[in-house]
Amino acid sequence: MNMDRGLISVDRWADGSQAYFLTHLHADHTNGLSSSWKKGPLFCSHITATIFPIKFPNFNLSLLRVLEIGRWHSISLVSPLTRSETIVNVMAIDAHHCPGAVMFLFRGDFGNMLYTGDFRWESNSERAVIGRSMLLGALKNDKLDIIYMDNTYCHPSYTFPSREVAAKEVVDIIAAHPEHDVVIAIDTLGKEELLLHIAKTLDIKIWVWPERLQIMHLLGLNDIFTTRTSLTRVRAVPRYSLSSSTLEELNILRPTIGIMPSGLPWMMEAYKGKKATWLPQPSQYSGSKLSTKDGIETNHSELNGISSGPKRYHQYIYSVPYSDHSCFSEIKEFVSLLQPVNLKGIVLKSPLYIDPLYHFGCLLEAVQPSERRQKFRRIDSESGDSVQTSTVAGKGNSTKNRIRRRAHPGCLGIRIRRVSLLRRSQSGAKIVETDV
DNA sequence: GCGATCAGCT
DNA sequence: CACAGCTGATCGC
Repeated sequence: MNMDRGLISVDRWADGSQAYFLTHLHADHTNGLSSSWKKGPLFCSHITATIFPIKFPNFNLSLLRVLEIGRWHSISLVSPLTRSETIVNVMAIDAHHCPGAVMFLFRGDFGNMLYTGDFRWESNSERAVIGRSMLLGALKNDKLDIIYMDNTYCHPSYTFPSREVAAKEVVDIIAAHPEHDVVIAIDTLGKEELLLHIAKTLDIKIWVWPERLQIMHLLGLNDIFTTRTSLTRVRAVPRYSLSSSTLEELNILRPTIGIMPSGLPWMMEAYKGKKATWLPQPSQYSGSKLSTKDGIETNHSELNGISSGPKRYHQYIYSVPYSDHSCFSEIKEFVSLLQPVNLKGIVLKSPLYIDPLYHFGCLLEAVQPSERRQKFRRIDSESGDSVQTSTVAGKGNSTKNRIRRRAHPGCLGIRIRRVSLLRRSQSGAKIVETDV
């Protein structure tokens, strides 16, 4: 521990680093950050800096450093090893996740490192094309030593269409219920483009709660959203407030449907078995043909995917596969494009969690394992478990270890069973130099 | 009273 | 189980 003095932290807010980086303002990336936090300079995108005071009132804004997207920035730090000045170069790149979300590409004595944060890689969207050329242009012919990657849906069973296609499905559902009120579940940040598409296509305003309207205004969205319910039949509501019971109560007053836009299906309550009356039923929308980026017509509802087309899980609730995270094929495309020397997931807990190396090890740059750079180590909080070894005292089991060691065969399409692993301690990374 | 952590819920 | 939260309880300072 005392040998390792920190250089930089990404989405981690503990002591010991000289520069801190925030990918985006979702709560699972700001654990440990607070209004009184002042451990060092905090680098983020312009949009994140704009919204920041809403999330952390009274924060000392002089700590914020805005990184222009697509431009290299030089940061002078002190090398923990030589105690002399060392330069870290960083570029922020649009992550297409939620407003302000960026990836960070780092360049330093430690090599080239990409920390994606949460991201969606829709290769056919214009923004993704820009991001792709930005990444490749920044790397030139250099190799990427490591990617810390959003592995939320890093399993072949996660298939869903582009957000553009999913947004059309939402519009279809609303248009098919012309006499209904509609409530759409959203979080404090994200899915704005879905709401804009609905508003534009159906020529209606959308109600949001007052705090959310403030965020919309900070994002420059001033005309579409309202806090007056009388102006529209479509309301965006906090996700935790949309449930079977709230929909049943709303339907006493007016006919109302709920829409859950998510890469995961809306079936939490079904799992809990509270009520048996809402077995998943194919709706009139579930058989729609969806076009993949390969141009192949795929009926998503027939794939074994957990999330395919829209589904009605409840008398009043539709689940639509609108996701701000990449699906499995997009993650695969991303890794194939960049072919890093090493690859680690940043989400440690998920029902289908598997080390990304299991699926993508064969896509990495061919380097002998002994040559793999050991400069990067991810230190996972006080529990002391690192992603590399993933040994957790008292929690280890042979299944986990066997699967983890057999990283490469996954590329052959071998199915492995579900493994629940670590608790999600956090999802950030701390970079230390540990050269011998 | 404040921050951190956790349980429970959606 | 979960996407990304919210609320409330508890503990230490």
